[in-house]
Amino acid sequence: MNERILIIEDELAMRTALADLLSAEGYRVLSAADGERGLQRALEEKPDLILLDIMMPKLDGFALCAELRRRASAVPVLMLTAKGQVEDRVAGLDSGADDYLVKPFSTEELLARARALLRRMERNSPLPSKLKLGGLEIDLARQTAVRGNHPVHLTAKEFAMLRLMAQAEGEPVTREKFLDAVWGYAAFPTTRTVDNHIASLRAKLEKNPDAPRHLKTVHGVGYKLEL
Amino acid sequence: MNERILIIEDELAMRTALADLLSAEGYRVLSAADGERGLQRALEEKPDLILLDIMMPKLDGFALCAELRRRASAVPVLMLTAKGQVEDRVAGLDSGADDYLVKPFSTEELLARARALLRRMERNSPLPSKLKLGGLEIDLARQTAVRGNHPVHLTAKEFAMLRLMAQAEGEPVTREKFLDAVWGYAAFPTTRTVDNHIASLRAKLEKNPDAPRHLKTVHGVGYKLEL
DNA sequence: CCTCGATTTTACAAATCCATGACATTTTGC
DNA sequence: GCAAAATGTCATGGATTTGTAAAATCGAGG
Repeated sequence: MNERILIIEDELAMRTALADLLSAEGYRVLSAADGERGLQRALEEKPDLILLDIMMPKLDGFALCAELRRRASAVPVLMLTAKGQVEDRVAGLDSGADDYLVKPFSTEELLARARALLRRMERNSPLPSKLKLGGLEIDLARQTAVRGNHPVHLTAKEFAMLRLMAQAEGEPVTREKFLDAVWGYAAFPTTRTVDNHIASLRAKLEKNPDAPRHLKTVHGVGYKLEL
Repeated sequence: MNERILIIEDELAMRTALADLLSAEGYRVLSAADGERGLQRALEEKPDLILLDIMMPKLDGFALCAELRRRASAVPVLMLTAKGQVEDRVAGLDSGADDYLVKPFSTEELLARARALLRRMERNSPLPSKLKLGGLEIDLARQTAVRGNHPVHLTAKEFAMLRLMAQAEGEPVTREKFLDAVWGYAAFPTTRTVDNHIASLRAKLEKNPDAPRHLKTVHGVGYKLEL
């Protein structure tokens, strides 16, 4: 037990906040203030999980992550993307990150994701990065989808929502959680916004959107994904 | 066990309700009726968790929380924000709160968040997430139920009630406890409402609802679940 | 500044769930 | 066994939640 988590983050305040939080949870915390040293520590110390900021001096999060993967390190990486860098998620997931969190995020959300990644690692079951839902093949990392050999266009938010539901492994995701995880808590669209995105997702991936077979609604709770 | 929780809340009714609830759960409860006294007690008594109302005389929740952090207190803070003060979420987490709850909330949710914030080191008994009753398989986490291979539909309230009874591990659950835990303090349905939900649960999960084998009534007390 | 697509809001209809109270039935205490 | 209290049951109106289309807003390019 006592998993070791490496924090790679240049901002001192954020770094110490994360360190305090995680050590209070009983994790062992390592940290690095820039990309180069982060990569070095990651390779030397083989932590169980890396929290990786994107914007950093010397070596940014993408490059670091890509380099890690190139060297065949399988350590799970949770990327921290600032608001406004939302589109960077694509690059982040493409470079081999396992999950991302939009800053600012609630500590509970961070802990939940960290636990999820650690749990997966223990069970040695990789994150789902490709989904097949009713004839539609979805690549979450590359953010592409095809039906047969016709590409289907999904928006960034739609991919993000799908991803969250896929990670929930069939458990319902509340609207609040969608907002927290996909939008970041600093943005507060109406919860009805979530419903609209669900509707457009259904229009795209369900053969019969009126009787959804995969994107189920859980009345009074939220939505869930059934494979 | 026996963690100490400080409630900082100016409304007497809410304060005593929270105090009762938490002490019934076995926590030791401290409380303060305004921000100044709250801050003072927080610093002097070093509680394990603080429940912090935002709107308060003298010193509001944000200021209090920020001051706590400035003085290097790492005590977890769970903010209670009234509905409609959505923007307060931002300020709350910015000022160093760890999580927030939007009023009105169910006690079940409050307790869950509180437990989450109080160190998870004690891997407290993981809640049973799957039940088999009669021929019915119930997945509390996914909120699904199947009999054979026919899905059976249970509502959110029904799942919540089942979950509560499952947690009670065969002990009877009173109607008041149902109302508190499932409905929350802001709703006051008749206790007869509970009976109705029990009835519909029985209709769904008992082979012979007239002679329930799992969802037993304990006359004069409440209901209990027998596996 | 303009345009186009993505996102969010808004409004209303539809689906679903819930609360209530009257009445029937069962249990309890005596 | 009897009366009182507790529980079971059911219909119904109403409240809440969700689906969805259309309008408004936003934002990146041009």
